Amino acid sequence: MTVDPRSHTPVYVQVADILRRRIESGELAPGVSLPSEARLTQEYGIGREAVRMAMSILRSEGLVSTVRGHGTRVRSSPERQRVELPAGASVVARMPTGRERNELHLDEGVPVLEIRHGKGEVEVKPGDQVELTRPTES
Amino acid sequence: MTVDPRSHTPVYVQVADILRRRIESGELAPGVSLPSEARLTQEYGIGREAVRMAMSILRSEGLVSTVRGHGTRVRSSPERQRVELPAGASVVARMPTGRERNELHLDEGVPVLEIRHGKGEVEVKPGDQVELTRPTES
DNA sequence: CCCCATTTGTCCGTATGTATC
DNA sequence: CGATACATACGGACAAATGGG
Repeated sequence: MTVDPRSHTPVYVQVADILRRRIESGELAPGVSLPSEARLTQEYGIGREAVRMAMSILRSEGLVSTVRGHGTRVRSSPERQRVELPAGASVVARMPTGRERNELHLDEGVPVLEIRHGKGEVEVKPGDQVELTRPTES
Repeated sequence: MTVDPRSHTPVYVQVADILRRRIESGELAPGVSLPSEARLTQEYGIGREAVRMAMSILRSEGLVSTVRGHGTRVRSSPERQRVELPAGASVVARMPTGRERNELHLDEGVPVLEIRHGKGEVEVKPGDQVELTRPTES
């Protein structure tokens, strides 16, 4: 897999796509370190900026986690707690606001579930830790 | 609103925070273009890199959408279609895979709802266009 | 159609800070 | 301690896309 500088899609998006495929295919398994930024710039013949923006995309998708001084690793998907969606409620998925990310201690690239109860009451739950259920009626 | 280079919080985070507030307050309404990168570097007396990283944050939050040669606009949240979550099903929120982003034509920073029906059947819906409901039982 | 101003994309050089090993 | 690697931040330069005239 290689990068085409003349393509209409930005190089940093192409690099993110390539790495995403390598992760989703299992070639880069959870816990495995990605090549360093310097390595990737050489490997694909591109600049730092493109590599770093690609990493930024993958972090924003929750696929990888970067530790300063160490590198970037593939994240493993966490356990999910099953929570019942109350009758009369509805739910939407969206990205958290900055405030919500702090309060819920969310990593980058983790969406939230916004549960809307009856009368304007809204509850926000971390999207990577919750599975909402609607039980079969008894 | 201004930026403090000596703060512990990075300049680009500060810029993202400022722009996010201007968007959420309605000052920058959906469809409106943000100031250009050059404009923002002048306005806040910072480098272009910090500006671009701030934009990257806002894109990853689904707040804005950038087009090369044109600019960055505040995303308008489309109407959400109300869909009933079937009895016995469950749902999780996560970021889409690369394939899903293509097939569903999703922008950066848009999560998906993964609906798990009874026996391993899985359905994926764009998170910015759907509101899942559980009606009150009759 | 071309021309042009604007705007984002990309690369490079440089520098400093911080975290890991 | 040093070597490595990423984070932040500035500057310059050119390429490429957009949109208007």
